[in-house]
Amino acid sequence: MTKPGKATITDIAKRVNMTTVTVSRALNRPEKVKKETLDRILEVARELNYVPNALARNLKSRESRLVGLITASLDNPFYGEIIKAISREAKKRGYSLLLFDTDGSPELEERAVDTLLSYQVSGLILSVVSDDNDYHPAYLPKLELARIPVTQIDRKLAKAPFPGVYLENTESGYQGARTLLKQGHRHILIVGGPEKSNITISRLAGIRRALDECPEPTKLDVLYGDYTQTPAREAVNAYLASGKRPDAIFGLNILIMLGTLEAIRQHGLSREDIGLFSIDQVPYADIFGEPIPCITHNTYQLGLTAINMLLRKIDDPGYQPYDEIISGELRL
Amino acid sequence: MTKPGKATITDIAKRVNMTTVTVSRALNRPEKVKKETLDRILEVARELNYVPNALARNLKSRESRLVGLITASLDNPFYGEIIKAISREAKKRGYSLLLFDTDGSPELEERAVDTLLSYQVSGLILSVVSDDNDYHPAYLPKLELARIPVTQIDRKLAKAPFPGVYLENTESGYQGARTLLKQGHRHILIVGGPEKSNITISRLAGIRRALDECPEPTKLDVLYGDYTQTPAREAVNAYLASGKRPDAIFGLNILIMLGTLEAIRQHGLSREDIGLFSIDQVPYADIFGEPIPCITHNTYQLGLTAINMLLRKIDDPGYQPYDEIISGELRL
DNA sequence: CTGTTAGCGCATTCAG
DNA sequence: CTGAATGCGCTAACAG
Repeated sequence: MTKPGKATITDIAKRVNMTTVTVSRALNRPEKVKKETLDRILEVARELNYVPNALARNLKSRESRLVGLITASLDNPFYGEIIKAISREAKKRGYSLLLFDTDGSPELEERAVDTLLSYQVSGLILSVVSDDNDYHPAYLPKLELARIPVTQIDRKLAKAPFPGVYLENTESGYQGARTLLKQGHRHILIVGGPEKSNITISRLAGIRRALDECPEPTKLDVLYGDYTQTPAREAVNAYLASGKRPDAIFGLNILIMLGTLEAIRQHGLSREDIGLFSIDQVPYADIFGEPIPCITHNTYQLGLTAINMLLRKIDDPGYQPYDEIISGELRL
Repeated sequence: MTKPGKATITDIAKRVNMTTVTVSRALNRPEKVKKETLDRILEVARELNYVPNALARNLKSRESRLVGLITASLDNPFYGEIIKAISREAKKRGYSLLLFDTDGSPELEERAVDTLLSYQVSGLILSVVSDDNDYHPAYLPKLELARIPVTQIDRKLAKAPFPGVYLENTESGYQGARTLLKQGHRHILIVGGPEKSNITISRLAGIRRALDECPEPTKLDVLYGDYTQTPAREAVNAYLASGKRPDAIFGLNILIMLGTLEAIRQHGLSREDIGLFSIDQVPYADIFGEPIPCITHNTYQLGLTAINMLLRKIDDPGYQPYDEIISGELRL
């Protein structure tokens, strides 16, 4: 009955003995078409299982109703709510989501940007593989020239002109360290991300400030990693294997804290032996009756802020967004 | 320097005094263009920050290099690895991912299908909001007529002609129940999904078979829900509040088990008081030293199988995929 | 209310 | 090796 390929407005036009223009009108501005014609066209459209071709429409209108999302790892629990928020809000506003997981690879990140640009995305949310000061992705000039709205998330590119939504890192470090000090811990092990990551640097700065304020002598050890679980576990394992025993361990993100917990277990240490603190809440810890003191962030809000910033800038190119900071909340 | 809009092959053509045809060739079949011309074109292309317009290209070629993914909830941990696998493999094969979260809403699911069709996706991976026998989405005929490859995941549509990758549900139920019986539990509470969900029905069938095989008298209670955490928690809470005390609780998926754990805690019950079993592994349980016996599935493999099935069918329309079953593994 | 013309950016004939 | 012509599906002007 139906043609092999998909039906186009041309097919409909033929069937109703009209031109494509009228069909197009009927579909987009129903009020500008005579009722009978309209009905007839809609009827045939449904008969033919007509689905508008977004590619053609977008080619013409020069906007794709597509939003790109680039993230360094889809399965990082930190991003769960963020993606959910972005997806929901984008959909609500008529945008679809083109998703890229760079797996932490700068090459894939570059390819993702290229691909997104080629699809003429209306805007792009970017959480970059690295926030080191010396990470200068080659695609940056290209992205700027593309003149499409870009919103960064969590990790801030050293010198990119794009606004973003970030966490309150220094303060979180400060609060975390204070909490541990207040609990009486004096020898603290920090397990962080890359040494040159600005997030890690900021959090450490906050931590150091808290220690400086402490009247008693304190000791700080720092382990660097890459914000993922396995390296964190291995680093802590090695540290503990060397016989060192801090009073407390402060993991700078969820995955790091998970790796840390693994290491602690492997060394037969219990939660009573060692204080813990993490930035962002380890999922389900409460459910297992092992709540870990932490700074939580409303990540859904973060995602929402980012997508709203982006969509607003898409709607109004004159809008000049500024960075937004999501502040954390101490959770003991 | 550069024009406001993005550069097109026409811009490049003008700059090098050639036609778009040659430019297009240079970009796609470099070997069919004189070396000098080629170099010149590539040089100008880079100067102009040229990015091919995928919309135009795809409109012409009638294929989008886009794969759609529809899932009922992005933040369900069960889907984490699945999405990762799909994303990775798709990217590797030159496809990009258009992602939709239906939030459990049939309406959003229908809209997602429409949108995906309009973007001329090359194929579509579908995890439907409901696998009840009487869920017959209105979009089904449309989707069939679209003649694009579709692969289902986890939840199987009652009568849709699309192949899929599913879990071994009856067997998992059987193994789970046997495990609990072997541990001496005789009064078992099942917390499942919707009463009419085929997955729940199959798992229950396996469970009942195990109980039937038990020589001693057993008791089975069943609570239905919707595969998410809150309803599960509330159902179990109400159940426990009524004073009933099963020997063990068998949660039919991760979120259900999490809700169950919450309820147990709220009632001051400990892990010693009650046996537990879940289908799919509750994330991080081991890390918290509270491993929960379960049937695990290699969900990465599931995702990989699904995307490979899809891509193969895209490449070879003659290929007739059959359903694949991912079997579980008992983990005590 | 409906049609004509034209073009979005690209790539595929078919000639030269 | 390069170009002229054509059309993918859709829609904005501008008629009529």
